[in-house]
Amino acid sequence: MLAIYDSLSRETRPFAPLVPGKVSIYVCGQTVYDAPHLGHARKEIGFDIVVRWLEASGYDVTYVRNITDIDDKIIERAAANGETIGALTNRMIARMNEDFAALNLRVPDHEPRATAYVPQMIALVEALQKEGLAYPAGDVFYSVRSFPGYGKLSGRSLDELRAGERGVGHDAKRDPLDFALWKTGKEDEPDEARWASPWGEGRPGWHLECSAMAKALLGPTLDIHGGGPDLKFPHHENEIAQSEPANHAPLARWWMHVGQLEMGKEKMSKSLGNFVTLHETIQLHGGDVVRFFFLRAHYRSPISFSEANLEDAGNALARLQGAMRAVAPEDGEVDWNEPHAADFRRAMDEDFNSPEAVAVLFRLASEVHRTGSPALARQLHGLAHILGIEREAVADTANLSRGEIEARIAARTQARAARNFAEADRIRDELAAEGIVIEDSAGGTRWYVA
RNA sequence: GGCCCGAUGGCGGAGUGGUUACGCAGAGGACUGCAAAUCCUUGCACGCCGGUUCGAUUCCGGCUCGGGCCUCCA
Repeated sequence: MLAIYDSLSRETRPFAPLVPGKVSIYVCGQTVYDAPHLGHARKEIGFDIVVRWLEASGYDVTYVRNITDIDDKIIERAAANGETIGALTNRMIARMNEDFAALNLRVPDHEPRATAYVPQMIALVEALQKEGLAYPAGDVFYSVRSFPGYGKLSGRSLDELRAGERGVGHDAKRDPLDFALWKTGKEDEPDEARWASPWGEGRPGWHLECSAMAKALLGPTLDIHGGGPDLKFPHHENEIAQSEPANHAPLARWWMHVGQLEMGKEKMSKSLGNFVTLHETIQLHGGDVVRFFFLRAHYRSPISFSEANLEDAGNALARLQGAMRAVAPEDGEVDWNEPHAADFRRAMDEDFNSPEAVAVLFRLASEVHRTGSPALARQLHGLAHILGIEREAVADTANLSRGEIEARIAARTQARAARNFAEADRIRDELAAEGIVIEDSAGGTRWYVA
């Protein structure tokens, strides 16, 4: 029985979707003004595992991850680069897709772009005006004092939030915590950044986008709403403030937030400038290692990034994938009655305890090596597949066919039998140059593509 | 200042009121022409002080230290 921690109620509750058998999940995605960094990968892999496990558990999942393609930073960056907003955002989306594919992320069912949902956003502001929660004052603002539930997600009262406030008010706001629902365009901004609205030409506020897209694609109440740890306040708090009074329904049954990624002892973030791009880390260590690096820790725990930790993860993953090499089943049918699989399920059902699930995989790998059991190898492969760390299908190398490789190995075996080790090693080196690794064992010589 | 979270062996990282997490790295051994892989053995732990308990790393209180949020940020 799956139980999920809800960061609004701060408790782990047995999971039950609104519609039996179907799960709707909305995760806040990228603002595409720059390439993803490792913190984004942390969040993506966290929710990737959520979706994969829900699907493995038999749920029909609709996974939505938005793309914010209009925003102050995008406008600034495009202007600085001397390119159009569309050119910048398309370029960044392409880079994001490339990196995410390397991480073996499940592709969302919908990836709405904010710019495609402006009419819905305008309608939402109008609804909030009717509820007395929005007021125009140059921009259109949300009146936080008018919504009694404000602060419930972050667990703070308005006064507590105000206590630490650091100046820089906006004169027109009724309360310093009021936030923009609709931003009136400035004269020097391009047409690409302006839409007609009852309040004049302009663009939607960031928080508004998610509220509108989530409702348009998944309805007023989501089973799961997820995002990065730093979105809890104010972004998700504001989403609640917008959606719940407008829809007269709770926005999400479960709120999920991943733990943060740290550089040394600090949070990795754009604003601190201490981020590492996802792309360079994938280049250096491989997408599967990056994925495994995150799976070794629980999704809600903070994780420290370091090259040493990545290398460590790479060594560990090599052991698992080595065990999967023994048998290469086409697809991993898992026998859930088998004890390892049952342990795996128990771990994942406890709020997606991937470290525990990975430990099960290691125990299984040892069994596979000890016993050589094809059935256990299949289990290992099948369970690893759920976590997205299965070994990739081994293709023949470009230069040598399978037959040629095996012929050379046979020649080497003969040379070894004749104790002509110079020749045997020459053949081994020759194959290694083609990326083929040879392992001798009691049962004969095995090879694989590195 | 307010709100919140964490503190586990060399490193990463689960978990539990009383039995091995798991992995990496290290040490010893087996196998091997060598290499690689694998197997076996092995050392290393629960921040500090109190309390509850027959017994606490695991529950309660205090403390110290670290981190996050309160401002755009996954």
